[in-house]
Amino acid sequence: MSVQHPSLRSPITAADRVLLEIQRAIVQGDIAAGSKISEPELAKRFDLSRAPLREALARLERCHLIERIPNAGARVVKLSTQGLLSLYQLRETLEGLACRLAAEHMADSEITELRGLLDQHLSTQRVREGESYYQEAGDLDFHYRVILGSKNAYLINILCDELYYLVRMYRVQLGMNGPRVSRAFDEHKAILNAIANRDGELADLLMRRHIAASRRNIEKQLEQTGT
Amino acid sequence: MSVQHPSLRSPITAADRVLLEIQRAIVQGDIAAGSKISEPELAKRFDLSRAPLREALARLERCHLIERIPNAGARVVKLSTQGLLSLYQLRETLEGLACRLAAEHMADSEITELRGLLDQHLSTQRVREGESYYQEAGDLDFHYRVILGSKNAYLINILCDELYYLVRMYRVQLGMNGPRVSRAFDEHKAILNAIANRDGELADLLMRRHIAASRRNIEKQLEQTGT
DNA sequence: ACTACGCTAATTGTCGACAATGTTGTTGTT
DNA sequence: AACAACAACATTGTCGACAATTAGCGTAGT
Repeated sequence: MSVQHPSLRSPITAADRVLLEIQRAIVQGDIAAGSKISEPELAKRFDLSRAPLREALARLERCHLIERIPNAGARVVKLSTQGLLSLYQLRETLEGLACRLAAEHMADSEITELRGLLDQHLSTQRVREGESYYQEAGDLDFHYRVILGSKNAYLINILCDELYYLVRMYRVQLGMNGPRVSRAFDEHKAILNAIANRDGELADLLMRRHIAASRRNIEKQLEQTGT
Repeated sequence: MSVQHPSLRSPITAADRVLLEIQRAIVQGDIAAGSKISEPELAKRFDLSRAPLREALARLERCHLIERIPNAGARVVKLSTQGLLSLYQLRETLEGLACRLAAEHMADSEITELRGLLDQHLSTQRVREGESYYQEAGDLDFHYRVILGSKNAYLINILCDELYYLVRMYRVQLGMNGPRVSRAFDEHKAILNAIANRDGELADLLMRRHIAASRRNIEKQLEQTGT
């Protein structure tokens, strides 16, 4: 059982490359949510055969970006309040577990690196006040490392491979930027401290709160935009 | 977002059929754990082309029964104490969450049905004392229904599609029968009561304990057999 | 006018062959 | 004898075409 998961291996095959492209296109909304996916059309658009394309579609289904019906075709997922709620319910629990395990299993060197990453985020934040891209990338990077620190291959796979892009899709398409930036950094700091103190229970709690807060923030923004 | 997940749809395509066959073969150990998988060989064995076979392999990778390396091939997963620990860590948390959600979202009719199922298990147990097959099927069926009761599509997908067969593989190949049968039924009953009382917190706790006990039971059996 | 049926067209599933990559056995050198 | 480079082989990745199924549409019937 390898801890190194598929997303980290550089794209080797044509299927890998087209997967990354379509993934990005869906997350960014270039391929509209809910729209039907035509295999021949995409094959022509990316200039390859349907074989690697279908391989890519299978993986897109795996990370919940598309839904396939046998003999009927594939559609890009539709975002919904219900779906977002389900997703964040899961993240709360799973990343909480990841934190607890990280507190137990992360090497001291990894913790040191993570602290360095946070410091870097803080200085970046000061300079790039309000620019959401850095915040998002930084936030995801922090979560990413904690998850990897759990050393649980299945957990890593679920969070980093299967749910990661869906989370990004919700964030991007709902236009997450908001004033939650600085508070999120503080929360990250607190989580890291709990991990460094090897206090798994606290780390779990703090992470669950952190994600719950993030969820409420998105929900608020969602009702502002209109249901 | 459909709550009905892929495993429940009847096998339509050739890829679906061969998927079920290979799945069963791997879970049962007919295809040895850790052994290399040859696409041409399997294609010949099941008398179909490599295209649907590769589709099936992609799904087998999704439920962690095989591991693929680009341009190198696929291997059946190797069972390990570490892997079992990781798997049950995850199940503890996830099925705990499923229980909590089930206590919130299950319809009264579903709860009534589930109670009927448990009664049926009890009478079956009295008749078929010690036969592990019924116990396993019944246990999985109970868990299955609770998970479906959570009404969280992502959670259902992960537990029923992605981890389900791996759990079965560990159980089957480690020869789970043991004297835990009657106790498991009592625990199921307690969990159901908590759900019926809409006490999500207790249901969560009881399910986590139930799975932890199951894990310890397997671990014990594992060291008896020899590491 | 609306529904039911059948047909056409497009899409998905499957196939066999070719190209590219890994693997293995051999050979030559140090 | 051990190691490295090479070559032959096997396996995986990709392609284009065909078969099977479905969706859309027009027509006929009530």
